[in-house]
Amino acid sequence: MTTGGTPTVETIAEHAGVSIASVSRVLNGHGARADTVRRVERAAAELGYVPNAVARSLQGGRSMQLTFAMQDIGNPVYVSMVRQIQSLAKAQGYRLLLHSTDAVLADELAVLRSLADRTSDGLIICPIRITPEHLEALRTAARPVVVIGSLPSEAPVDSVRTDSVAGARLAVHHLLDTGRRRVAFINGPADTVPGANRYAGYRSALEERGLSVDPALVRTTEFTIEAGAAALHALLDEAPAADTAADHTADAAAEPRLDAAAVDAVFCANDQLALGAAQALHSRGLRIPEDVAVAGMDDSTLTRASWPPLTSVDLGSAERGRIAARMLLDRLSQDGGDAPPPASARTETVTPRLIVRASTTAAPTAPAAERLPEEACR
Amino acid sequence: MTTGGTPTVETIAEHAGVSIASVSRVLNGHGARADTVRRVERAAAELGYVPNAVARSLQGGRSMQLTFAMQDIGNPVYVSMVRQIQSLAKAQGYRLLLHSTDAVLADELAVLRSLADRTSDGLIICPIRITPEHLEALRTAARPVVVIGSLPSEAPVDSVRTDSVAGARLAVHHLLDTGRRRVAFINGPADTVPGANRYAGYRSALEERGLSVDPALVRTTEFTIEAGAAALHALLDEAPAADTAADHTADAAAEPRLDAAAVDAVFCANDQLALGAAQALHSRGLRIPEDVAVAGMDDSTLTRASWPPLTSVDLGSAERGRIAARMLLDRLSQDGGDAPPPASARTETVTPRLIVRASTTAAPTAPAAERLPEEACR
DNA sequence: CTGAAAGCGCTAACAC
DNA sequence: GTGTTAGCGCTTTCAG
Repeated sequence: MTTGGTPTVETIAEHAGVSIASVSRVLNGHGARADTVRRVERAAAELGYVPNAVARSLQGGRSMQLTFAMQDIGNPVYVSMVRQIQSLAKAQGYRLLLHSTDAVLADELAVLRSLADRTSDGLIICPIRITPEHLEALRTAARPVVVIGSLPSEAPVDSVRTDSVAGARLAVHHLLDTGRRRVAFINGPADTVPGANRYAGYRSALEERGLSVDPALVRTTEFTIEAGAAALHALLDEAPAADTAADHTADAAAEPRLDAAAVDAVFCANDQLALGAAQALHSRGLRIPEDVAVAGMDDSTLTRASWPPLTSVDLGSAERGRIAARMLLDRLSQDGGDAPPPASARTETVTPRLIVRASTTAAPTAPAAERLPEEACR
Repeated sequence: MTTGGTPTVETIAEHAGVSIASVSRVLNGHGARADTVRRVERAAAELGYVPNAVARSLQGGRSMQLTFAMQDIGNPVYVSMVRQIQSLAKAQGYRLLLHSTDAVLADELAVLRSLADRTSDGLIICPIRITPEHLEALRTAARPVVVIGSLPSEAPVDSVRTDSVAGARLAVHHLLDTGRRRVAFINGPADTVPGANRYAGYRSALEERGLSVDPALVRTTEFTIEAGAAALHALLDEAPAADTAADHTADAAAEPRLDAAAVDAVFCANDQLALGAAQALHSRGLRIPEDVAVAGMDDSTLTRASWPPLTSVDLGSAERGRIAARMLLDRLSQDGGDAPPPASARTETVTPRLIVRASTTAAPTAPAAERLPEEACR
């Protein structure tokens, strides 16, 4: 009585006058007599048959879905990761499930645990903090997981990281190299892995030059444009040699080194903060880079959105996304993802690169055409 | 013989000494004796049982997944939609499947057709063009679909649209109101719905003021920052009264109206183009808005990334995302999504709003704190 | 090469 | 209340 409703293998079988087994074989290209193939294909086409992917998953044990979990898709860094992951996943027939955790710890853990519900064949996750619970959840994950970010070395989990300490050093050295001496630092939350590392890099770069961190020049805030602007204003308002806000009008350009007495460069822990800082400088009539140089991190699209174009440290977001996807896909094709990774966890590291643009040097090193690969074809 | 492997209802049943039916009931809160409940819950907890969502879907006929399909997640407009959709979906227990179609027609159709594979309970799609095949696919979609974008009125599909013709008019009128007379237009692909509408708005605004479109002032290109910059350069290089590129150096600021003879305002079909145009103006030493005013569309994050902050038409991306999600969720809770929408297709329209910032007026109308709702808490 | 039949793990009738 | 049983739609032995 297979009438009405959406067609199933059974419907097709009836129409083609064969068994459901034959239908399945033909549909999966498992060889059958030419005649059988033809009849099944005809019936399937006529009825507009589409295999039920859920039933297939139940039987096959794989959902052909991958999950990507990150804090907030609003961050351009995650956007470039998503693009890469989605693209590789799609090429192998996987769908992509997106999960914003809003940096809620419980949410991250829930994602990890929910791997057991068979909804997803594997997970790529960008945890913002790594707690013991995270490690435990990673260890006992029901399916392969790749972490984008730094993990304690004992953790038996595949991961892709970048050396953001070195990245931060790169930027600060560059600022010092171009003659800056009062390099301020606007950081994101200090108790996150990225926050801690970027601070470490800032500090170590200064120390390598015989300088020390001046706490008055360091601000900790959220990773947003608005927070960056606010932090910069606070910095200049409160920094030792700074004038009061009222003095900062357009004619400040006439006496550029006045404000610069307090700060002559700002290194920001990501591009959003840097953009905010640039806004604040502009609104105070300070020139970039003449009065204050600005550098960010992530080398996101935003670097090319700002004026002058923003010097930034490329932490390889797109590349990390691509590598993570590749690692996960590898894992899945190897053992079918049935066994969680053995003691053979792999770790790949992406080397940060400084991309110098006009926000730190009047005559930028690489004027243009330096960013061709994936980002260009937006 | 339910040993090893991941626990199933059967494993739990054995451990608790009850039947699988009781396990299912307890797990779904369908009432059982207190004692039974306790034993089942204990067994489940001890064994770390997680229900197999795939089996559940097969049995229940719903996957608890929603799909969002758009061109490219790299566009900030889609990012704000995704955030809203994901957030509403999550609140109702749905997961979110992301699908980038890269504006490939075949891909869009494939997504529509694949609704029949039961992977997803419903779809929100942003088609860039509407072909007869689209309409046919929409009509025969196996599950509820909500379209974000304009559809022929006969189409029996729920949709959320915005009046981008009116939006474009808003921007152009604003530019004319502030005294501009040579308003250039940088558009995206003209054969897309957004491209066509924005041009229509530009044209009609000019005509409402007794002006007509000067083809030399209109450029058609891709929706990217780079394309926007290139288009602006071409515009100034080739426009009637423009000087040669060599003349555009920093000292041009001394004779501002020189270039302005060719163009004194640029209206761009989206923020990315506008940002590119702003870059190009800066690099030519032209001042914004004194020499050339710039306005964009979408009111994306980019408006606050640029300097000066970009005047833009808010087309309610986040709001459209939210409404679309709500419509879809409504549809699903009504008829369980089994029946494709009846003749009762709903259409909601979001009214565009002009957000004036410093890129068009020296003293912006709404200095700050105008964008509190969803975008602020980035 | 093809068909019959056994599940994948779960929920929902249906009896007891 | 609880257990038994029948599927959801598909793939895959296992015979023939």
